[in-house]
Amino acid sequence: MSFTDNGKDTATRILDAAEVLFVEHGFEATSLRMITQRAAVNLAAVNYHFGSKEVLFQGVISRRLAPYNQECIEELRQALIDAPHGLSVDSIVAAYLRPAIRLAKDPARGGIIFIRLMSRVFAEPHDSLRDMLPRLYSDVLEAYRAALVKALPHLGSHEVSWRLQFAMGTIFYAFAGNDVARLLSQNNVPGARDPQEIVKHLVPFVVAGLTAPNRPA
Amino acid sequence: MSFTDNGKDTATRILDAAEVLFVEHGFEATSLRMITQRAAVNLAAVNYHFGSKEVLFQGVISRRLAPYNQECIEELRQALIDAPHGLSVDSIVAAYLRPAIRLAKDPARGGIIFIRLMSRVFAEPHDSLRDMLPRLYSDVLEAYRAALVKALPHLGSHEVSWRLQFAMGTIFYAFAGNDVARLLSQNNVPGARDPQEIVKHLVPFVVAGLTAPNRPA
DNA sequence: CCACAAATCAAACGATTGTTTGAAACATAC
DNA sequence: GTATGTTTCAAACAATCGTTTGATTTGTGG
Repeated sequence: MSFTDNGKDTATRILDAAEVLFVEHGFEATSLRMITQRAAVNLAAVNYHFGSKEVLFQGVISRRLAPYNQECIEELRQALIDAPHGLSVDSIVAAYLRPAIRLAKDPARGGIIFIRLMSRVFAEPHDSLRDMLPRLYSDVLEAYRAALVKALPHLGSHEVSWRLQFAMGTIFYAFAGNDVARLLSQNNVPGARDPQEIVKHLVPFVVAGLTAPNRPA
Repeated sequence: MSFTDNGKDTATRILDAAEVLFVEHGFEATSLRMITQRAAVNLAAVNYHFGSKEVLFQGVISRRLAPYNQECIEELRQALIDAPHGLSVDSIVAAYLRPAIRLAKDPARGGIIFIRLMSRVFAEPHDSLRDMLPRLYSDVLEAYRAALVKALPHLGSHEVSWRLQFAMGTIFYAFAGNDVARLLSQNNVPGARDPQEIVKHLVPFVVAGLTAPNRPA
């Protein structure tokens, strides 16, 4: 466990390299040789420290996701303290996105790269994560769902679930960085990759969607 | 070109099998041997008929996408004939989703499987499609963007682009079938996989997002 | 029937994959 | 210094990948 080369040990260097490459090429298209080369470690180090490529992938996710989800729950808890009689939809969405902005600005915790990875994993959960993700995510989803049910009492429980699903999709997709906008011939939207800029336009959209009338004409 | 085994020739059988497998496992994780086995054709048939795995992938996409996009444009054109003075946001969203519902109900054109593939390709465009997708999609996006700009005159052009991007993301994500809802411990939402049911809840959400006030408090 | 092109087939190609091996290098404790 | 356990390393492992080959079968037109 001595810090030889860099300031980081071998396992961490592997995690860092894998994080970037997984988000760039996906799980299958990223080889262990690409990872170990970028991390400047021996090829066998992956299987020595993690056991397999799949476990490495789970390690990349869980290293960041568990603390991040905890932060999301804490953010909502704090907001509820200040407003014990229930939060507005606006406050709920803002609370959910605040940790994302903080994380995006903090390269030490993965920054925008991990957010992109998270979005992609969520949009296309790999087999090796199908059992892990629900366990990691269910607490956060349930907390925010409960807050939304309180904020939208005129909607049925099922309808809130529908809209929460849509809202999550919108948010993940917006952060995934795949740029539907780039397909538009005209107008390169300025700041399309800046998380803070994304959130500025995203919040009104999501809030309006969540608070839409129950059955429009 | 004689129809030997089934009612379909070899190239079509390969396309059908690849379509299902690509949606199920992704591009990299789907081997040619899986495809040819499912299609009940010889392994070499893929390279004989298509040239390479990448070209096959492009073939799977373009076979369905080009006619579908044409249908989306035609749907908007028809709606504009009935309302030459401009469409409501509601009508625009409905027009865009109508071809998707028709396609989802038509297994002969790929049905829900192809819609899922389309959503995933859009969320995570493979390298071999990065040049193809913009060309196939730009016409549709530009047509609907123009309609939205007319329907939302109080918004700037950039803001419309932002919201169109969010709306596309919401729609694709909703159809991708990855079920954020399944992560929720409570309440299995009924009909979560039925396209018609999805659209019923999706339209109000997207319309509200698109028509949100410019700068909420 | 024959000639010619199209399509199918089993088999093998070289390359790359994740993983394992066993020795060498390192660290720590006595 | 010696012993012990941990980590690194070059090399090889079997398996699978996409692709190619060359012979064989099939279909078509004269």
